[in-house]
Amino acid sequence: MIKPYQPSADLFKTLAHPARLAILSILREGEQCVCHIEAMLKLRQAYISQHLKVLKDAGIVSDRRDGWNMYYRVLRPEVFGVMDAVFTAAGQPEPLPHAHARAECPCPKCHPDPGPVDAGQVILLSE
Amino acid sequence: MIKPYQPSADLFKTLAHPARLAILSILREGEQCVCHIEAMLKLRQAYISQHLKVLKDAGIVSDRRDGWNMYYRVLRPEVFGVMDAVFTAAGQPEPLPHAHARAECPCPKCHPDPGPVDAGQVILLSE
DNA sequence: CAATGATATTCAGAATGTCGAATATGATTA
DNA sequence: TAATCATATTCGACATTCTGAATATCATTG
Repeated sequence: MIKPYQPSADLFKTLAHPARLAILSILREGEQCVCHIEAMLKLRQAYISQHLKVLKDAGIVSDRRDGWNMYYRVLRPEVFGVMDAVFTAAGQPEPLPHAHARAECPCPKCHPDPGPVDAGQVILLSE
Repeated sequence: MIKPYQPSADLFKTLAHPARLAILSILREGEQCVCHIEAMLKLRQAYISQHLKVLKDAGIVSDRRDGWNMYYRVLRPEVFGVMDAVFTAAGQPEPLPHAHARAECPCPKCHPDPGPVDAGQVILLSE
């Protein structure tokens, strides 16, 4: 019988897009706003929003508004297990290093340009 | 960037069909002929053949002819890791028990009807 | 309430996937 | 080589997905 495999196949289908994998990979480090994802992936905002909707409809992520921004987070961390397994199977052992933490994020919206940073300068991040 | 995720997304896409998951689940127990899969899943032969082609084109399975029959086997056992992860994530912990070994397989082609089996009867299987 | 910033939705054409029906292929046996 | 068995391929209708363009929504600020 085939029907019992439907839920798993549906989950695979949701994950079967490079943009969605990249988004989840970013969300792996915690809640992020859309503009952050936009800056990281250099994809159009509407495009990202569409993929976020797919992930949300699948129950994989949830959103939360804070002022102007919508913050997305992963609801089902088990998907990371699936992703790790596929990275291994596809011969891509490491999920790809994301060159950043919030501090190094080049997102022009998340970090309104503070000008060039001097060597030795101490930056205090609000947490 | 998104491109590095393409291979993983492609693998997900290949796995994103209940029939293909069911087929792989059967092949997990070792090489099997098409007629066996046909009998187990009660799906049309041409339909199964189409899905086997998808799996073969993806490099997940390989085929081998032996007389009349084509035997399929899994080339990349890592896919089972991916499947197990998705079963867990989809809340389907066990891959579904397959009611069989070759001995109990109801496949009418693999096991040309030997008639009813008496209690206590010893069946010798060629290996 | 008007303007603005962040994000979401709708629309449409192209591309791709699904799956049944019919038919083809290729090995084997008579 | 003709018949048969197991399996593969092709065709076609239909559904779904992808993705860019345009536009809408919604909270915030002035």
